[in-house]
Amino acid sequence: MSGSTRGKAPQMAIRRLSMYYRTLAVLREQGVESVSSEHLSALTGSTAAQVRRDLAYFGNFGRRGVGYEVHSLHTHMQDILGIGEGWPMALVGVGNLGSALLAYDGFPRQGFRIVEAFDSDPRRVGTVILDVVVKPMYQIKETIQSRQIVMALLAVPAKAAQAVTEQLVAAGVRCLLNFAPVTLMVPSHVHLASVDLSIEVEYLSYVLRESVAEGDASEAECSDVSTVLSK
Amino acid sequence: MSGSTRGKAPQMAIRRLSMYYRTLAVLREQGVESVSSEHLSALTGSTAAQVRRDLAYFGNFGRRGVGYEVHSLHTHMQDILGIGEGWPMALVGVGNLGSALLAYDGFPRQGFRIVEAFDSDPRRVGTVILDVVVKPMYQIKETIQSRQIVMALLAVPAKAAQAVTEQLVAAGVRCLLNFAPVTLMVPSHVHLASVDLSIEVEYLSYVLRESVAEGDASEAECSDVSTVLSK
DNA sequence: GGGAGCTTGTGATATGTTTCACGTGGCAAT
DNA sequence: ATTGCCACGTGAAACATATCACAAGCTCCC
Repeated sequence: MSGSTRGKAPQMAIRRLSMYYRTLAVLREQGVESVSSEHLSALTGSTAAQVRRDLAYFGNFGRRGVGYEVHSLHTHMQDILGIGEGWPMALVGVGNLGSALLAYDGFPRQGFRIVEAFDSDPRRVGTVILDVVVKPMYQIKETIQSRQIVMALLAVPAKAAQAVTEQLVAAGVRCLLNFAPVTLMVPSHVHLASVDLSIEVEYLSYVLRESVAEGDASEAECSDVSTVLSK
Repeated sequence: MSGSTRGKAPQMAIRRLSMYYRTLAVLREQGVESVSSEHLSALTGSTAAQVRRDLAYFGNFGRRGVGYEVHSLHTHMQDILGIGEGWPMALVGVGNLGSALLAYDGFPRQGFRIVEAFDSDPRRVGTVILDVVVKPMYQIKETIQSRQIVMALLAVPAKAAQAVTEQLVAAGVRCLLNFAPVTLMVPSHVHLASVDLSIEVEYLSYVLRESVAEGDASEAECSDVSTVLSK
């Protein structure tokens, strides 16, 4: 019962934890047993100080003068992020993107699994994709409640997104990952994250335009790290 | 030459601009001619003050006492974000996700178009998806240079991502949107954004776990807006 | 056991972003 | 004109986040 829980971690810190977690998995596979904040920062495009601060939000996982024990830290991150709880997920919208999500191997590898899929198109209902049977929309509530699903992925057209969201919320879903390019309204007890491809592309378009406008004298081949998460 | 360019806009402000831009498109279609910061904030899950501040980074687009003229503001946002330049994009990796990106209608609707696609799998090379012929990897440099492509989407497996990135950078690409769950190293003159599904899901997993752990006394049905962009 | 060398954890500091609050300009109606 | 109201733009305050710098703790070796 050490007195940790120092203040709340910034949202961005949580996202960086995911990167640390993934990097630790790689190190573990490579047989690396110990890692320093310096080393971990180099691998994730962060800074050593930031790594230490991020980890310190949740506890004292390292040993001074030594570093962090890879296996132990990996396990701690897993606990913190709630990975391994094996949250079952539902997918709504089995179009191009939805199908890609069903096939995405990153989810099962991290302990998340899409166990139910729904679509409004009668031609898709009944088809089976990687062991998942596509069900009609009207079965959402019953299925989600009986299987106690709390997370859902939303891959429907923008126009349908809000209506489907309300169905999912009514069915008891607590977390939503939205891929439709719209602003969703959800009750405050429902958590929402959005992946918006247009926003990402437009952001790049902006910085491109800006960098072209400003003096474009950079030719140095300096290898540097930059991610949407860093800085 | 009005004296705007007040300081630099935060990265998040740019991303919110995309949301304003999209919302304005909807308002324009609906025939709405004027919009207030209050109204726009309600539609995008922001606050009125934030909308005003975000817009003020780039100029004085509104009229006091009145609000913003929808059509004019929409056009300004388009210019700021560099939409309409018709940046041609290249896609590398035509698997499940890559195919979904090719079919994603949000890109052409915003003026971005995938004009070239590459894959290392001989079985996919030569296939045609929505008018785009899948080319082999060794043609990346030649094709990108001759077509002067500056933006690329990376939808390859994590293991191949860094190597492909280096090919793209060598070919002259200036912007990269990465979908592989890895930290990429790029020269500092190359702009990088990442869409990482694992991070998003793990973030939700974290907040879910946290909200379950803490007093879960929220039952109020208050409709509230929350997005990854707000707050 | 004690000193050298390393790396964490964390106050203090600096930087960046959001929110507040109000002056300014604009419209409409009397 | 004048009055009343409205909504933007923005300095200043509040807040959040990242960085710095160093004391504390660990290991090794003599």
